[in-house]
Amino acid sequence: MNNTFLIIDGNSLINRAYYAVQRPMITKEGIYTQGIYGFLNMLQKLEKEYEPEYIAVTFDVHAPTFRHEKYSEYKAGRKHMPPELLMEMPILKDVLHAMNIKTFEMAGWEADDLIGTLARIGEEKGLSPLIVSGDRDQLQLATDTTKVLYTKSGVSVFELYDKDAFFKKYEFMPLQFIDYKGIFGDKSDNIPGIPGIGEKGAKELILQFGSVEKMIEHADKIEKKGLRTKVEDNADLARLSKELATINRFAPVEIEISDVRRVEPDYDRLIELYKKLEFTSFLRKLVVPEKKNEDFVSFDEIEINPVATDNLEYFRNREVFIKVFSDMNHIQKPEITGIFIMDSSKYIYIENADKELIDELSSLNLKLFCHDVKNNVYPLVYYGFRNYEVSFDTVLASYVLDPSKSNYGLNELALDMLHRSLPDESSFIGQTQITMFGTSNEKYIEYGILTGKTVWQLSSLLKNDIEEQGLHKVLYEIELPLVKVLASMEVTGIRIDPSYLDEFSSSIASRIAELENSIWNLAGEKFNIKSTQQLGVILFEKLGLESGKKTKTGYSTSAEVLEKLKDSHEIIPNILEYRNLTKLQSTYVDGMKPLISKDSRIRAHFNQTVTQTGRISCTEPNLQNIPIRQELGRKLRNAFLADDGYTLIGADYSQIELRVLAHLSEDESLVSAFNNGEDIHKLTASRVLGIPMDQVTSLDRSKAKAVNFGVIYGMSQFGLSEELNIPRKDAEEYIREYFYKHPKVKEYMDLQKEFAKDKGYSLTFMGRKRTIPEIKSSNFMVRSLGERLAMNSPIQGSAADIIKLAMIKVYNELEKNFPDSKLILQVHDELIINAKKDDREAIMELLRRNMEEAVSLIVKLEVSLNTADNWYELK
DNA sequence: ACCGTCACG
DNA sequence: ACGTACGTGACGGTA
Repeated sequence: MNNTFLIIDGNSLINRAYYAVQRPMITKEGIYTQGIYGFLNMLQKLEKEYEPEYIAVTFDVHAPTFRHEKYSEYKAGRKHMPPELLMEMPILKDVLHAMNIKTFEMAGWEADDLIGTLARIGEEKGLSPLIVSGDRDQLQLATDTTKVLYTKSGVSVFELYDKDAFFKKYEFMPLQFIDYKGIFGDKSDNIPGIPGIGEKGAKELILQFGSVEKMIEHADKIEKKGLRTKVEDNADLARLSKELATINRFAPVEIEISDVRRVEPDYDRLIELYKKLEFTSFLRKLVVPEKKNEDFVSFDEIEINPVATDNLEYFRNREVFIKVFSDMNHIQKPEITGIFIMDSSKYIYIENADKELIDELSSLNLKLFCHDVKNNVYPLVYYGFRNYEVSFDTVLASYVLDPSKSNYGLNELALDMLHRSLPDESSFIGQTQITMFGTSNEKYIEYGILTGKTVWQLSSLLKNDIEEQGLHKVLYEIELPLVKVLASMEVTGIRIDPSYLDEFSSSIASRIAELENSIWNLAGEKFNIKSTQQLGVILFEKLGLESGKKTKTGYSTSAEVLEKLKDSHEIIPNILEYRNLTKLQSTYVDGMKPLISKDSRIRAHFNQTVTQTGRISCTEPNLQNIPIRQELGRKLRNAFLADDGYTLIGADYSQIELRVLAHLSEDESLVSAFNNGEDIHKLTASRVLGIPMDQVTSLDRSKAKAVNFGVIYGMSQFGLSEELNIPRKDAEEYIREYFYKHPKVKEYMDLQKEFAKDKGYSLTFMGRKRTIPEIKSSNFMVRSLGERLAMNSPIQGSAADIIKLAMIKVYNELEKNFPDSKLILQVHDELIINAKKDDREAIMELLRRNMEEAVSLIVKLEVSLNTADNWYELK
């Protein structure tokens, strides 16, 4: 039987914890958490190490009250906490209470006294008290049964003292520690002691007399004269000091042993607190026993009792959970280990997924749901899987519910919604993968069933949330049908000419070397040009150029700054060109080459759960930022080819975001401009600058273009003045004029801000949400950002909705009528198709129709089309 | 892991 | 008075 009674000095431990955690921890809501975090870490270590059966935590009452009021002046200096930490105290107590750990605090009594009293009571009840504190005072409490764990420094260095250990170190008894302090004092505790007597002298006196009282009584026996007079002169001070140092073991604490017995936490409350405090690591460790959680329907109670089947036909037309075990490789051919399929009563595990089997799967007309359908079906689609529907996806549901999350893992979701932890896939399966008879399927099946049931449960909760939050259309009309489109785009990939990349690379390599040398020559020394730090020193210290903007870490060397210095030193244009070329080299040549498959194709990832606004993002490589604005970089597009017998067709929306703005704001002048096919930037120039249409210069037009961008981004005078390099007042004038001429736009923007401020989120016209906590911030900068987000997100997001709807339509019609021609890229407002040459005209018509008619707005949508054999020529 | 920079819409 | 335009991803350098 382990009788350990852990008594924690709460104030002391949280203080230690607070200073041990190096960087400040603060939640989204602005709650400081580092003290609590460190405290809980220590608590967990202690629980693991000592497995205490009883736990109590003591605290000082915050309003300073002392056991002896008249001595309070001596104690006034201690226990100061920074306000951030002070604010953590009540939360820590909440957490402890959620853990069902009893805390003790009492006005008029210090934590020391409570600890002493608890230890005494513990001993009397036959327990083995273990006091944890960073305060040496507590060492006096060590006895034969009571031990003191002194946290020496930080959160991990402990010293354990019982009576013997104490004696070994100090050569006197723990209780004599108070006599020692009576003489030596304790500066950190404002206990004076006897002035002029140090550690050695105090120890000597204790060893000679045993106590302060006896020392005073027999002061004449002190041999050293100096020491004797000090004792004689300060007898009262010594008595007082001893009293101050003495821990009272008889505070009026009433406890029953059952109060402090370790019991299970209040899981709901604890989970709620951990979430609020953003303690994901603790949340992860917290595994709720199934029966304890009322919200949680135990797996065993669910009406699925999956039975294996060897008959694939059983699943025809059914809605099934699918889990594909594969390496998810986009560069080499994906390898499929196995496919797990399950409905509410039966499952099948397919080990040898050959071509024939994939064809059979295709014929079944399955309606799939799982956690991340796209990644699961990718390998199947790669080997020819077709003809399926996506009925639900827990990742996508979570994303539309809250696009701000960075992680949509099944485990995170299960923890968050079911308060349940899942085993990690690789460790679950990895251990027993190989048996003496070969590969075992059991673990895959077991894991399939486990994740299937989890997804099943999550789905029902998520579906509720989706309906409640008005996200039905976004999920079921956009994101779910889009999965097939993206999976197909990823599998199809785009053909690359690697030799073109090589030629491009060698064509700029010598120039890079030349520039490097010339920069070093002009600088007068070799240095790393790519280091902004070193470059800053060279330019602004050694060469004495005028530093413009600064960054957090030093001088800014951005192109914007360098551009202004272009004429002041020959080195600058060299650096700009060097930057330009090395960017192309490292990102677009060196970065791209390892991502090319053996069949000369690149298969990027089109991510559906990354952006806050609803856009798609693209990685490995990012094909959405291939250079186009400068000629040299644009040449890289020559490496992207149509297949033999095919042609690329590019279809891009013209001014989609401004058209969306026109639709949403219903501003008459914008609407009529678009519906009459006018040049919107030119028109804006004319209206804002007050120039007749036929006198608008190209400079005027480009200014107006910046104003139009500004409107979409949530216009600020500063942003516009920076963009146009004009004084802020001029920018302000443009903005005022714009809103004066477009009152409905002004009205719309104000409404968006109000809405977001009121509801905490913004909406696209399909009902897609983006939460905007920034808009309620008390910080001006953050709040302003929030306002710009409130104005921009509905526009960017609605445009994203539209092109996604168009993609679905285009995909479906292509699949039906031109199955060999494929959608291969999306770049926010444009689609690129690898189209069979013979079907070029028909597909162009298909694209225009589906894109322009993707949705019905009060303004026309216009699409421009181009075709070419490579991406460069597609202009 | 974070910053600065720069490529795209 | 605050000190920035909106949304992404990849790279190299730095701590």
